[in-house]
Amino acid sequence: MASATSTARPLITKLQNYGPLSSEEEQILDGAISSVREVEGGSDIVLEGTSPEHSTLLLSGFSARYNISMEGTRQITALHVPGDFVDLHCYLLKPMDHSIIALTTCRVAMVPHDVLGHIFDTQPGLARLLWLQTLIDGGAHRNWSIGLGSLLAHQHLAHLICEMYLRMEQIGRTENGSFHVPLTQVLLSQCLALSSVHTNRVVQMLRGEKVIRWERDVITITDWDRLVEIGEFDPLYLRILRSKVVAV
Amino acid sequence: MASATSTARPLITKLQNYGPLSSEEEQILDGAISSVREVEGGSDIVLEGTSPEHSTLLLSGFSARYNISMEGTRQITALHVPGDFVDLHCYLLKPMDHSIIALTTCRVAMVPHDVLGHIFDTQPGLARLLWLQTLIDGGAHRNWSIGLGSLLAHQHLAHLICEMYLRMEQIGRTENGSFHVPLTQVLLSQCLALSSVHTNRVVQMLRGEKVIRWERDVITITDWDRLVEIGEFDPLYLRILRSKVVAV
DNA sequence: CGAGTATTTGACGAAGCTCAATACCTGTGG
DNA sequence: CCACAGGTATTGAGCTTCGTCAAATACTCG
Repeated sequence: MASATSTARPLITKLQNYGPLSSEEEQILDGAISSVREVEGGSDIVLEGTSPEHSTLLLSGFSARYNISMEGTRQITALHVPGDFVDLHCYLLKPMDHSIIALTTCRVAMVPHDVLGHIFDTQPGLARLLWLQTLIDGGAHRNWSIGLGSLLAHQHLAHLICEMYLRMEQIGRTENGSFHVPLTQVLLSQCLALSSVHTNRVVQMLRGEKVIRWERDVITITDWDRLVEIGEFDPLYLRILRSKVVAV
Repeated sequence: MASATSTARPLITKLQNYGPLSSEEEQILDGAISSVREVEGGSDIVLEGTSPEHSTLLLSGFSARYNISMEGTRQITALHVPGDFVDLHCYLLKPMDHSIIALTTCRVAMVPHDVLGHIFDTQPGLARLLWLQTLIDGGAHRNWSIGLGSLLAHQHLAHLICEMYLRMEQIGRTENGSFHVPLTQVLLSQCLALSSVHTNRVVQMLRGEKVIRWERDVITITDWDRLVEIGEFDPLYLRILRSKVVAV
């Protein structure tokens, strides 16, 4: 099957979690990609203030949404894994009110907005699935606020690790409770809105409690139940339908 | 014109900010409402964990999205003003991962999900405008995270007041820099993720700086420029196209 | 090996929380 | 009309979490 090796495969696989796709729909998604480019880690995929004429699908690598405050500090508001349509919202929402940075080398696919418009007008099934993705993003954002607002630093870290684990599991990137994280402690501190010093201390706290191991860029969860408890983690907002770890 | 007094008027007015509506589209929106009910202040409009068969349009009054943490504290993640489609996302995102409470007595209109589905399949123009509303919500959520993460308490309060002022202005509910707020300091503290004691202190800080007055349930902004500066407020994320106060 | 980056540690300071008490405000019943 | 109850706002004092500054240690890659 040609579609098994299609460029849009990471997105198709993700969408199929939420509804069946006809092979015609798969072809349409695949045909929607105008080009693929590589972005090196550390550089921006989309810049605040710009009005792109295409949306960006993350094929491989990791990226983050962020804003820079007046004092120059960076607040990350979301992390993205392969299969995420990182700026689908900018189809209707221009100019961008935040930037997206590649955390590692990323392969990204561009989908022109006029093609999205055509899909939207003629393919209500696909349109619904795409809308759903942005709604799930919205839920993730609400949850991000909850973490920032009502969890202590070590709880928030535990929560974030739970979230990343499930999202990595969904795309088949976990192995025996461990997964690859592309985050330095500085970037992590920009997710959690902590100083990097305090971030280091809460990482060590979870290590000391023997809940996680974190070596190099690999996190291993050694006590899932306790991690969930510490982070007050409820996976509903991720809308992941199949998981080995959680019953949904 | 009958449509001038239609039930869906607050929504229609809002949508017209983002694109023209044909009179047929207006009629469709109006006809989408299956019933109108009144919810008394303090009670929930939608409850976490439920899977409503309709979405709720706020016709009058104020409401808030919130989650309750394990310790029982409430984190508010968004405020809603008349014209907001408070749970449009639950058309595709069930069950609800948060609740919505009426802050004051609210008149709300119910729009059945099967009607939304029909609109979505047959009215791409309307569908796009509705999608856009959920995308704007998403941007508001990102901004809420930024406020929680990277602003000091008094800055965050200033930011929230700026936001509410512009949203109230958009629906014609401001007068000489003042507007009605349905928030007690306890509720405000649940927006800002502060204790009510500290919330009181930052309210007094802004009063002391003569940037705002806040008497009973009326806020008067006496120094807009300084309030914007303190809150590091950039209104782009609200996607308000006309305002007397800000140039967009 | 050396330079640059990431992590770790300590000491001290600031922002915000908790507890507790007091004042205020509004509606209710006697 | 007054007393009272229940919520709301305000204030003070001591404490916790987290931030800042500064330095030291590890790790990575050429």
